[in-house]
Formats: sequence, C-alpha cells, structure tokens
Amino acid sequence: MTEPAKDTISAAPSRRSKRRQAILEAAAQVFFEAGYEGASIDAVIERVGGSKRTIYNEFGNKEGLFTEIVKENVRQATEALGSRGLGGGDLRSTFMDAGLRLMHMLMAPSVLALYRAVVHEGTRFPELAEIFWLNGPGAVIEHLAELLEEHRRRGELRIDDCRQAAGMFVELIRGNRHLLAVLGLRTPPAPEEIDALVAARVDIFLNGILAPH
Amino acid sequence: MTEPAKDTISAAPSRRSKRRQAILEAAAQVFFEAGYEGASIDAVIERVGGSKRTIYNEFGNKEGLFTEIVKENVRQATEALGSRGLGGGDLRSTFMDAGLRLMHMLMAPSVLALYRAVVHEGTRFPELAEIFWLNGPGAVIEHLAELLEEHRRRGELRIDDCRQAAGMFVELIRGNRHLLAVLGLRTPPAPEEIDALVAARVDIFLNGILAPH
DNA sequence: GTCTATATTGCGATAGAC
DNA sequence: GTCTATCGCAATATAGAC
Repeated sequence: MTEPAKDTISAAPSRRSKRRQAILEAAAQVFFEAGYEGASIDAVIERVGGSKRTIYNEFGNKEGLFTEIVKENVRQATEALGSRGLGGGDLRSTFMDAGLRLMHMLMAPSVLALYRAVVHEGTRFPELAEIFWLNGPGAVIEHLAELLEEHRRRGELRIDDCRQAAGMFVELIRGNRHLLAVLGLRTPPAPEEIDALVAARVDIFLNGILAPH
Repeated sequence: MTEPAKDTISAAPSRRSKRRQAILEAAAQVFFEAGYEGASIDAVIERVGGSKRTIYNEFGNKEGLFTEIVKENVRQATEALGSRGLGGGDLRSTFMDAGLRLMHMLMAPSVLALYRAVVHEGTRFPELAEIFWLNGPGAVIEHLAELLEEHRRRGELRIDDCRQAAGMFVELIRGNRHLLAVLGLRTPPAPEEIDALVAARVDIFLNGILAPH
C-alpha cells in the first residue's frame, strides 16, 4: 500500500519503477489472456522473472495488481487516441478524422484485451469500470459533443441533444466489427477496411443529423 | 461429451432432463456471476443440491457444462426476441418495433450476463463465440437487411448496402447504454427510457438512409 | 476423499544506487 | 559503506477439480 512519489515527472526512471513497469507489462498479458481468476502470480513471475515477493511489496495483493494494470492500460489507450487538431474544419472531415482515430485505437489488440477484461470484471470491480468509462468512451463523447455544439449553434443541425448524437457516433464506430474482433471471430481490420467502415458511418451519421438546406 | 438424444420433441420431460435443466439454471447463475474460472462446481451444487457426480456424468467436465450453458442461453434470448409481425408497414414503425424488441432483449439481466461471459471467454472457446454471433447479432442483422432490401428496391433509400445499414442499426441499439449496463455502472433502463433511446436512434438512422424526396 | 494449484507471507542473502 | 529494492525459497492455508 506504500505509494511513494513515483517518478512521473523526473526523467530518470528509478530501478523500482522500471521493475514496476516490467511487472505491469507481463501481468497485463497474463491477466488479459486468462482473466482475473485464471491468472496466477506464478505465471506473471514466469514471464518477468524475479520474485513473487516484489509483486506483493509493490502492489499489495492480486487485486491491487489487477487494478494498476487496468488503470495503466486505460491511460495508455487514452493517450494513444490524442485529441489535438480535431475540429475547426467542416463536420465531415472532423468526424472522419475522429472516427478513424477512434477505430484504430479500439481495434488495437491491447485495447481489445482491455475491453474484454473490463467487461468481464466490471461488476466485480466497480471502481475500474468507472475509470474505464470516464477516461474512455465518456471522455470521447464529451469531446465530440462540444465539437457538435459549435455547429448546432450555427443552425447546421436538425437535432438538439449534441451529447446524445455524439454518443451515437461512438456507438457506430465501436460497432459490430469491434464486437467480432472482441469475440476473436475476425482479426482486427486492416487500415483500408477501417477507412471504409468509418466513411460509411460518417456518411449515415451526418445525413442523420444535418439540417436540410 | 456424451450427448444422447434429449427430449426436445417429446412432451413429457424425463426425470433426467428436469435434473439437467435445474443444473443448467443454477450453473448459469454461478458461471455468469463469477466467470468461467471463478465458477466452481461446488457452488453449483450448493444452489441446486444433489451430487457433483451427476454433473460430471451429464456434462463430462467443467468446460462441457459451460458450453451447454451458453448454448441454452443464446437459444432462449433468440427465442425471446421473436421476429413475427415485423415488416409490412412503413419503415419507421418497422424499425421502432424491431429496435424496441432488440433493446428490451439486450438489457435483460440474463442477456447482459451472457454478453459478459461470451466476450470474456470467446477467445478461449471459439465455438461458443460463433454460436453466439450467428444466432444473435448475425441473425438479427440478416433479418433487418431483408426488410431494408424491400424498401431499397422501391427506391426509398439513398444507400445500396442494406446489410451494412442493418448492422449500423444494431450498433445504435446495442449502444452506450448497453455498455453502461454491462459494466454495472447503470442499472438497465426502464421501458420509458428504452422508448426514448430507440426513438432517437430510429430518427437518426432513418434520416441517414432515406433518399431525399 | 484425494491431490493439485495458488494466494499469501517470512526471512535471510544479494545486488544496485549514491 | 549504507540503504533500499529485489531475489530465492520455503511454508501455510485454502480452494477446487475430479
């Protein structure tokens, strides 16, 4: 439970934090592969080497380790998404850009694994589910809603509830293709397939919300 | 792995099949609650009573039991959805009806639990993932695509790929509200909320696909 | 009932940073 | 050399498949 100031700022990672990262990476593979119950500390040690004692010293127990794994991976996924440079142009290019970034992020194997884990353990670890939602889908929706709001004020849209509309866009992007990848029935789509999927959804979405002129 | 002809046709359920059903119901609760790894045969017996030996005789092993649980629940969910009486009217009432049925089905606690289980174990049990997809989302999409196709032939739609469009409708219905319920962050919506959610999505969807007149 | 797996802890020996 | 993190390994306790 001791949580001394980690070197989130300082440039030089300490021995401890390097070890911590190595454990988190190996443990993420094990936990995402086997699930919380199926994962074992021994399996983590087999991958990363060293002593189990270090894991217990650093993370307290199995649940603490899992919690940190999820937090870390949500943070990485959010970071990989980025949000700079969105908006400013016309609606179509804005949402094509946003949709492409979002779908690429969602289809990354590590993010698929994170999704599986959070869906499965969300009801057992409510805190994790909340972190996942707020930093993931929730944050994306809020951001897109703000972009839509600008256009709504100019009378470009036939809808009022921009947050609901932004939510629907996210629903379309995290669509059936995502579910197929989550289930392991299809490998994640290649970039060209992603382009086509996003373009089709942007098309329907914009036609659905744009005011007739 | 023994799978003797069950009494799917005969009217009188045998003692054996009654016992089988009782085990499946109790086991579904346990497995959906705790996940495959977290579930234990002992916990199933605690709920349903009797001897563990019966379970191993009937289902072979833990995996066989889980497989049957998923198959049975997918079947029940598909059945609960129904498909009679869909289509025939105008697009809006057809898709309101379909959307309402679909969302009600998706938000049922047992179906949420099934979703969690299949998402988590899908990569470990590919056969189950496939059964789930083909009898669940896949079948719904095919059906809706046929309904759309009729209208497309009459030139009512501005899109060509009806299956893709049907898929998008399912994506909108299995939307963020569903994910929130899956994560346990919100309880499933009341009927009035479902009405509003579906209506908003039908509106966007139809505006997105209808040809301008 | 049997036997294996695994979470968790204790503690002395070691290694790395300063 | 000191201090801290880590290692290696043994031991306990409990659960759970079969």
